[in-house]
This record gives sequence, structure tokens and C-alpha cells, in this order.
Amino acid sequence: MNENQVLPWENPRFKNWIAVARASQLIHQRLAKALAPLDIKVPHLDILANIYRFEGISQQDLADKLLVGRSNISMLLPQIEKRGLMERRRDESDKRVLRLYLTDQGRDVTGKALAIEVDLIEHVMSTTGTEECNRVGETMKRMINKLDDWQK
Amino acid sequence: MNENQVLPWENPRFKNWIAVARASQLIHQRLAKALAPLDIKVPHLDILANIYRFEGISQQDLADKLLVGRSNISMLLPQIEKRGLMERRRDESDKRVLRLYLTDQGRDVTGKALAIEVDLIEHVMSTTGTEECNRVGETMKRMINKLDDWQK
DNA sequence: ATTAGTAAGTTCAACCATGAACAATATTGT
DNA sequence: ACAATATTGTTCATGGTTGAACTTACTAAT
Repeated sequence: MNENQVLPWENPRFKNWIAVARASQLIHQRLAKALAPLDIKVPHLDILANIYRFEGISQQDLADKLLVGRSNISMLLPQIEKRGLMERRRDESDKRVLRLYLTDQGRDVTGKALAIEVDLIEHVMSTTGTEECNRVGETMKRMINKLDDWQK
Repeated sequence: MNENQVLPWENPRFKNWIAVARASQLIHQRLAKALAPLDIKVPHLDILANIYRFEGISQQDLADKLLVGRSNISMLLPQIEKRGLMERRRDESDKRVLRLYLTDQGRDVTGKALAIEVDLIEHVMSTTGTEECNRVGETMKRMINKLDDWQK
């Protein structure tokens, strides 16, 4: 910890992590602009994509997957539902939970939005080969695991 | 673009990018909690760290580095200044710009906060060797360049 | 069966972030 | 010199995000 008291930007892990954070932030911003024509915000797409993938997911499970609070989901869903992209159905076997389903229109919009996201990422990573790309993914997964089993 | 119409989660670049985004989001959240004892928010640290590194930076240049709007900086700085961590001085040669400087206390707090951040990242990336770490950083920098010279 | 504990979802107040409109100052072209 | 244009920083309205308190529903223990 003492050798970190000098400029952290000379620390390899730190400075490379900064690049990761910047890339992540930039892509988020670009994605937001790219989704504007569909009148969809990034958090909306995060939600829609997860319902697309896990039909009938509960709001709690959705919040866990997205790493946000339940209240966040509770505030966003009514907007999406009013636009007719998604609907909530009470689970009959457990009346506390609401299960989420895309409408046909929702599936259509989500497909288009995901295509935009994939195109963006494909383009930005076009100079990154599949092998290197997988190595990056593996590194990130190891980091996520480290975070998960550390401090709860 | 057609082969992306199936599940994007099978697309190597897409699925690996998702891991990057998740790791980034998680570290952000953990860092926020780790900074709580210092009563510092992540955006505050972003600002302080950049003044630490670039003494006398202007608000506009700071906003550019942090990839946020000027208004963001304008709203956050008074809070930091009131806590006595930083001060603004009018540039005499161009009276529009305000130049930012850390106080002694600000330098102290920033050093402590950066040490917390470095410790977190060192720990989370402890299973990632320097070489692999640099490769990840290189990949991210290539992505950032792709984003910079595309669409303005 | 009743009580205590737990879990899902909602609401609310507080806080952050953003972009547009604005004021003050600099720069550029003629 | 002067008008038109740029740039810096601020303000404000809007909308997003959070955690705590709350309601309703389920579960476990005795």
C-alpha cells in the first residue's frame, strides 16, 4: 500500500482500469444517442432485453440482474407498460410477485434496439479479435467473482 | 447484421462487452461504499483526482476529461469548495476561465481516497497479471479511439 | 392457529445529471 | 473599430436514481 502513495496513474492495474471505465462510460453515452430514434433510454433497453431473454422474470430478479434497486424498476416499468411494450401479470401461485412479459410490439422494438447495440459494439470492437475479446471477458468475469464473494 | 438477429448473447463481442459493463458498474458501486467513511462521492473523487493530477485545470477542460457537461462541474464544485478541499481562481489573462487548485486538506483527502480506490482495484484485479492487464487496457484504448473518430 | 419473521412491490423525499437558455468575455473578419 | 461569432461558466427545469418506510402476501415456529 505504501508504493501506491505515489501517483496512482503509474500503477498498471489502476491506469488500465481507468481505460475500462472510460470505454464503458463512452459506450453508454453513444448507445443513448443511437437509441434516440426509437425513443428508448438505455435503462429501458436494459429492462426490455432482460425480459426478452428471461420471459416471466419477476421485478426483484430483474433488479438483481441489473444491479439496481427494486424502486428503480418500480418507477420505470409503468412508463414502458404505458407505451405498450410490456405487460405485468400477477403470479397466481405467489400473489406478491409480478411477472413481466413483452408484447409483440415490445419484442419488435427490443429486437431493433438490440440490433443497434450490437452494431455499435461490433463496430467499436472491430479491431479486437475473438480470442482477445474472450480473454477480456474472462478477466472481467474473474473480477466480478472477486467482487461477489468479497464483503457479502 | 442479419446473423445478429438471433440472440445477441451468442455474439462473442456482445456478450463479452456485457461483462465489461457489469464489472464497471459493480466497481463503481463498491467504490461509492468504500469512500463513504471519507464522506466523498465518486463524482467528487473524479474531480479531485483530476485537479490533483492537473493543477490549475479549467472547468471546461475538466468536464471534457470526465466526459460530462459543464453544468455538472458547475453544480458540484461549490460543494467541494465549501468543504475547503479546493479553490477557484480567476485566470487573469482570460477572465472567463476559472482555474482549479486543491487546498492542503484537499490534497490530503484526495490522497486517502485514491489509496482506497487503488486498494479496491488491486484487490479485484489480483488474479490478473500485469501483461494481461495491459492487453485489456490496450483493447479499451483502441475502442475509445474508435469512438472518438466516429460520428464527430 | 397464531405470532414473528421474511419477501415483493410501491411510494416518497432527497440527491444527481443533463441540456437549453443566458451573461460575460474573447476572437475573428471586414 | 465594430459587428458577428466563439467560448466559459451559471442557472433552471426536467427527469433519473436511491434508500427508507410502508403495504401486502407468504413462511416458519411454536
